[in-house]
Amino acid sequence: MKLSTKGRYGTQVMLDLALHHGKGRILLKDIAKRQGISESYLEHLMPLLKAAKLVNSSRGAHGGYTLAKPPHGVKLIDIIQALEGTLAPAECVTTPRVCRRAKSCVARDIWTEVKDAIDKVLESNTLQDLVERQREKEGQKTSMYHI
Amino acid sequence: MKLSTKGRYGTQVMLDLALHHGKGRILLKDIAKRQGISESYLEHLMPLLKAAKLVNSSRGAHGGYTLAKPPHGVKLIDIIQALEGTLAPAECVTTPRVCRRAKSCVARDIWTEVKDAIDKVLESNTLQDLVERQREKEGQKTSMYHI
DNA sequence: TACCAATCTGACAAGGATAGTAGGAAATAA
DNA sequence: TTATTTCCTACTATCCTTGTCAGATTGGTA
Repeated sequence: MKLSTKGRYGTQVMLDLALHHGKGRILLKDIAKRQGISESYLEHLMPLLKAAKLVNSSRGAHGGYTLAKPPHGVKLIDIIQALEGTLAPAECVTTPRVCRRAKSCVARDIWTEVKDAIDKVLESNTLQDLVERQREKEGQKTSMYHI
Repeated sequence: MKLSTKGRYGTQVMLDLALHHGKGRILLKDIAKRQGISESYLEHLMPLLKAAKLVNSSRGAHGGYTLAKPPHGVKLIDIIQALEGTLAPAECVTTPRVCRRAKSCVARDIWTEVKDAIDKVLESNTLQDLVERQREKEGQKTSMYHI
């Protein structure tokens, strides 16, 4: 039960944009380089993030991407939802009609609890939280070099 | 991010065995019929459950399967672990070496939180809990007919 | 205008995973 | 010995993932 690269790469992209928030338009080329991901593959994810109104884009010279909202306004679940759809461990959770027995199925109740637990984590973390964690880690790293 | 049929079918099989616990050996054929799953496909899952010591089997006439432990002794995570392996949303959570940046990656911290949240749900539910939920639902159903 | 830089779009393909089916071997009870 | 049942191996069809590639479109600049 893994996320696809869409969800993972997309999160990296959004985090990269958050780290550069307020510094103007960011080139996908640069994000791809920093994150070590194929640019031409990322090109397929960006329209999804744009459709979800998570990023703004502009074409042409001096074009690039920016966050559509400040980092504290973007929950991780928004990103995952845009790229992977709903994160339920079984389809019957969100689409009961796929299984005739859905209503009376106790396994489905468990899969629903699992989905809720996942959602709770992704609801309660924003890009701002990630940015702060990252800066904290970087702070620890440099202070180590200062010993 | 879905469970495969292994995890889902396997849970149904284990629940079926739990519902018939104490009634002797259960035929896979009957489980398959009750749960509406191909028997020949289920045959592939059973060795995994056996290897994890969750079921006992005996071949030949009057053979069949039984739970290896009472229903309250089997956590759902045991079943899922046997059939799907660890439920982490990204491989780097359990195998950091797959990504050079794992140690400093804040996304990985989130994926770890997600994994822990999933585990917590599956740790805290046993087959006995499922059996009770099921009987409760069935009770409601029959009492409705009695109105 | 002409040109360049960047996003956007669609077609295509390799590879792997999933979800089975089929056939028979091995074990066990009657 | 026969019927029953689990067990094991091989095979296949289909779908999804993860890209690559080529070009269209848009916008800024000289």
